[in-house]
Amino acid sequence: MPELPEVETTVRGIAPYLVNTCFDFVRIHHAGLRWPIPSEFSALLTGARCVQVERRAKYILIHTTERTVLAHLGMSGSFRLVAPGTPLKTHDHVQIGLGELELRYHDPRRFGCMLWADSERGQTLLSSLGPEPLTDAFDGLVLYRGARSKRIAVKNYIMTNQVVVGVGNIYASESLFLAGIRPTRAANRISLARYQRLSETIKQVLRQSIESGGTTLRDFVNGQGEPGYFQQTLQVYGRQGQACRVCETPIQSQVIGGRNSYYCPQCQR
DNA sequence: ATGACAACCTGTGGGC
DNA sequence: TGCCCACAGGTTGTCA
Repeated sequence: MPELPEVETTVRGIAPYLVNTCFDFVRIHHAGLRWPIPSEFSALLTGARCVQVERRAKYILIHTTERTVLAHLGMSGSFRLVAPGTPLKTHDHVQIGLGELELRYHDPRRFGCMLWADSERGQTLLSSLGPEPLTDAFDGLVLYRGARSKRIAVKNYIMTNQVVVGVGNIYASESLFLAGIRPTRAANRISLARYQRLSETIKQVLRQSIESGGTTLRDFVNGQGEPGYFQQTLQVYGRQGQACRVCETPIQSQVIGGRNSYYCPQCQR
């Protein structure tokens, strides 16, 4: 489900309702996620006041007066704000009381996680992350320099979190299309100039998607349960066999690194 | 160090 | 309708 724009949309959606609000109760219904939710989670967060909510890569950091929570949405996770008394749904793992509202963490596939940010696991996860794509710390030179010894396909390269965070399967295909680079091209066979272009299209695609409220595939919803609208703007993702929006050549799909990838064989070299 | 790939799960959609 | 299979937005860990 979520790539960086969806996580950002979620953070923006829930932050105004969390910050400066106390957690009246914290209930764990299913601790089983990628790693178990810590057993003392409920006890330590109950009564805490939320201080700040922020995103780092695809992680959501919920800072409170007691501890900081590190959450990830995996492939199918979501946070929803609902009215108290709303019936629980299957796969609602966590319920947090916010007075007039309730925050619920829902994750059918359980690839997500909720951990203490300062735990050993949490620190390991955060410390291995590359630069944020929407900051000046990320540019074409970062991509070019990091690629010198990498023979992997450029699509896999830009999806590597140590290189740059937040470029998932959809936006990898989209940004490579806009940069005119074939996703199978070896990472170390791309010029600095082309990487500069690619870093720009990555920023462009992520920014535009955030502005549109994220991409809706199947069931993505933001904190208010609303879908995103970026899907209407997708150039290649999921469009195999359909005409390229630029040159009308049929879009091709190919599995690269185990993930389906989409490109225009005419526009991308 | 690099890279390929299995693994973790459930839900959904397509084909028959 | 119903069944079975393929596949899905992510990331880690293992092995060659």
